[in-house]
Amino acid sequence: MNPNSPTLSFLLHDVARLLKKRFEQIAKGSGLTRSQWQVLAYLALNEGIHQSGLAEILDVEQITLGRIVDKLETLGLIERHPHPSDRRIWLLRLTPAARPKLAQVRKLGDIARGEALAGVPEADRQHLLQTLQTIKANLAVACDSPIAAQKRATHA
Amino acid sequence: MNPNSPTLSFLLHDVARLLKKRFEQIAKGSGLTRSQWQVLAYLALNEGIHQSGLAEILDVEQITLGRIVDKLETLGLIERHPHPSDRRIWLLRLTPAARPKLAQVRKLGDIARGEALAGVPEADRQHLLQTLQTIKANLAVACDSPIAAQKRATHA
DNA sequence: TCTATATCATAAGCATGCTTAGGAGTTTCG
DNA sequence: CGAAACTCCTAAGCATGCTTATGATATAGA
Repeated sequence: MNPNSPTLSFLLHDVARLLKKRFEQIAKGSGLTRSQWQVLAYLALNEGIHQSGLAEILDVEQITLGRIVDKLETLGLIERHPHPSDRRIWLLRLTPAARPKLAQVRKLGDIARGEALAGVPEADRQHLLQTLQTIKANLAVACDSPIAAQKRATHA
Repeated sequence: MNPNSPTLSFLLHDVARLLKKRFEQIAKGSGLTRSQWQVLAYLALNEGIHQSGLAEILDVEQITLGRIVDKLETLGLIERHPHPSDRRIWLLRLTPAARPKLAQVRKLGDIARGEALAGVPEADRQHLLQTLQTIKANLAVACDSPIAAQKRATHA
């Protein structure tokens, strides 16, 4: 019905994809991808966490995180330590090499974000952030729920 | 510097990913993924176009589109016709089966979008759409440009 | 003409996402 | 104690994205 309706999902997805593409063009020399950066950034805020916990924070599946951790481990940026009493668990820590790498990549991210947001006033950025947070919260709930009734579509 | 800065890229990406995940949970029975839906939808607006042209409209690489077209062709939703005078080119058309499928999937997309946007007022939705369009346009230009100087990051 | 360049499509290889499945280890409860 | 249920991690397979490279045509220019 709404002429804007069908395009929002496509638009959102396109923006995310292009932002990733641009970041990786810029950060190519760093050897880190956007996802690896995200894992590193969140781990820096939660050192010593185990994989399940970090996957929960990132809202991704364990296996998805596991593979990125594999990669970061071979890159020498993350270490897996055994849990003292639970042998199922790996505790994750940044290596010393990770901090400067993270700082470097953050700067490159700033560049990409600067390009993307050119001409978007500060107020709009705040607004965007807020709306996206609401949507993310909605989706986090929805993804753990059974499929909603058609009703949703009619009055949304 | 800005506390909101580093999270926007992550947030955007998370929202896109969760929206895709939720759509595919809902549309599982349809046999179409989000990307296949998008290709079908844009082809419906541009029947008879060739792959390069459609890839340009979608802002994706030719090879990316090519693989999705392969899939949609085996699903019986798209046909490739040879160009009358240029043997390099395939012209793309929807099959008769594609129209009803598209209508069905659009409804499922409405449901997912309804869930995602619950509690977001109409004005905010419009605003979101506008801001994202600006960002997408910025990124489309940026992705075709050489890496910008660091300056960008400082005054963005 | 005929050679250089450009365009269209595809191939190969990598990184993320997912779903589904399963192995190993813990915990709970009869 | 011992079996059932749960948790943590990993495996396998699929779908998209990308970069880089190649083969087949078409076109432009010397």
